[in-house]
Amino acid sequence: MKPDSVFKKAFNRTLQLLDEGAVDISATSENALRARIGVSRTTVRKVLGELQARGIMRISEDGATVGRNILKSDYFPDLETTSKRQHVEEQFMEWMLRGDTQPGTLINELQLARQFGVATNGVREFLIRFSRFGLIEKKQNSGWLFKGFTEAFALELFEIRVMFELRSAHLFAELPDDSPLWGELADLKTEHQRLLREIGGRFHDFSRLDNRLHRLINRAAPNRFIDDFYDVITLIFHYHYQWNKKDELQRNEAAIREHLAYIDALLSGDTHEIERTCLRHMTSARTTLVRSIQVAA
Amino acid sequence: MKPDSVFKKAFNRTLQLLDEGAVDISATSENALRARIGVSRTTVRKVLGELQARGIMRISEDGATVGRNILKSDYFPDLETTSKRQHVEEQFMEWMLRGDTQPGTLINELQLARQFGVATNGVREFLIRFSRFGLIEKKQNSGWLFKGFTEAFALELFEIRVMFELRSAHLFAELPDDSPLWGELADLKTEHQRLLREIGGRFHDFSRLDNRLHRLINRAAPNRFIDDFYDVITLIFHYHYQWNKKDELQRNEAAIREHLAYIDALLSGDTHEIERTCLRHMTSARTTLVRSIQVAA
DNA sequence: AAGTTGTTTTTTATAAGTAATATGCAAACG
DNA sequence: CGTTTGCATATTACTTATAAAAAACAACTT
Repeated sequence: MKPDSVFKKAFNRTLQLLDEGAVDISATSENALRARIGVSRTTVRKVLGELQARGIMRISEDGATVGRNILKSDYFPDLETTSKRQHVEEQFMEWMLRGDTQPGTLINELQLARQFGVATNGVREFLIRFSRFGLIEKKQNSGWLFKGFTEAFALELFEIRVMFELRSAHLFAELPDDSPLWGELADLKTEHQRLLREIGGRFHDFSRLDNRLHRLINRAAPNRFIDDFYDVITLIFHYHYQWNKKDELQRNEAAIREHLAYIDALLSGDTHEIERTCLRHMTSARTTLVRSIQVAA
Repeated sequence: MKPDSVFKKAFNRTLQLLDEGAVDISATSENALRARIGVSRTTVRKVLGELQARGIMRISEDGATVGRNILKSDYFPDLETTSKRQHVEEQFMEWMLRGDTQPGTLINELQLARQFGVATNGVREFLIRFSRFGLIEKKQNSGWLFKGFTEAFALELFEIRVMFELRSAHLFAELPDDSPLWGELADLKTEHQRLLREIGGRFHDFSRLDNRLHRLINRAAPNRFIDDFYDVITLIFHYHYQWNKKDELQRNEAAIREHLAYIDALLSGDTHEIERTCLRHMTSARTTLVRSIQVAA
């Protein structure tokens, strides 16, 4: 059976839009709402049906009207609005990075499936998807080998990352003056500066900015393999930093400054300076990752 | 139900070993045979059981003896000795590269499953595995988009390949004199020279040599992401060249000469020359791939 | 005509089930 | 005692089944 997490998420999103006054229930067609939420009309209709059933929306001859105010309890819990796939990912990452799973451990699909409360199929699909991250390896007609979230992994990851980043940075510098990416880079600079000023309160926002900067640089000359590789980085950082809170404020503040130097170098077009600032940022990012692995071990 | 392709392959392999006289049935333990074939003892026992049932092997008080000669008809057909997974891969590659599947085509799991004679799950697992090749892309809660085996794909592939190859070649040149890889490189040179002399008869053997050379070079400084990327190259070339026979002899001969120049450069340690010969080989490989894509289109 | 809604058909995301294979344990053998 | 075999159990590689969601079709509005 397929879960109805898509519906529940769409339902919550619709409630939110209604609550914010962003959509007018009497003047919004199914199709418009569909486009807004990014879901099929079938699901939109199910949402509208539920809204009526709960009395939040009422249909009369003149069309739809608001039935009653939206309560907090109308929202489905977050857990029910995400797919099994997402749950498997989160639980696996937790099992791998936070549990004391040792390098060399054999991964058992059946056992993980029971542990995570899903069918073996879901675990298997996840592992196949996850295998490209270089942390696990399939054994023929047997399970998977966990190679370990080790220093070697971090070093290999960064060797590639540095190659790709330098390549993209150089290509970025060669963009024509009228490229819209320059404007985006300038905007990012401003956002970095603002975050630096407000660093105390919202230093968590850094990782989103980090992602945006590096993806912007990659966009100078798109290459699907580089993009895919960046997905690896994103996932690793997402989970790893989520659980590594040590010195987070200082680390992020330092990284923002490195970013700003890097951005300035890009804006200046000075090839040497670009390389220098890029490498400095890469090196410190690598050090941070390696150090946190060592601490965990 | 799980297919018994592992058993059938093991059975065929055992017949072959017996026929070659490589194993002595009366003096080989289950465990020794297991290690030899690379399969579990459970399967080995099934094989031995089948050998007895067919009268190929006989068990008496003194132990096992040969019952009768092995016939060609004793072997299981090849098709039954490979997993469904392998079949799906082959059929999908054929569908993608040989059929006139257009870029932008939406891939339908159900339809492919019916076409290939497997359950949808098998197709899905294959597609997940295949997605890292950069040719397809998942659409949320919908099918997969075939992005096309296009010139853009080939160029992006080769941009990365060149980066990785140059990196590995330089590191290879820096290997200490006593590294065993130097000997392997010298052996490969000899094999290239022999193949060049016998090129008329066995030019198909080139692709295996190609693979060995590049993987050897990567071994100078292993990086799992580079290895994984080389899997992409291997698969693409395997299928693409399997069906692109035009000028195959000339192409392979030229490539062998390029390899020899590249190997000599590596042996000489001349950094400039390494770069030059490496780039020349990469460029011509890229040209070949791009041209064959254009022909197909 | 173009957009809107109602209905039917197709496809996906997941679960459950099953024979083949791998793994683990114990008895028997040398 | 270390190796071989017999047997029981666990795990994998699949197939089949099903509700949710998407897509396609058709009728109905402006």
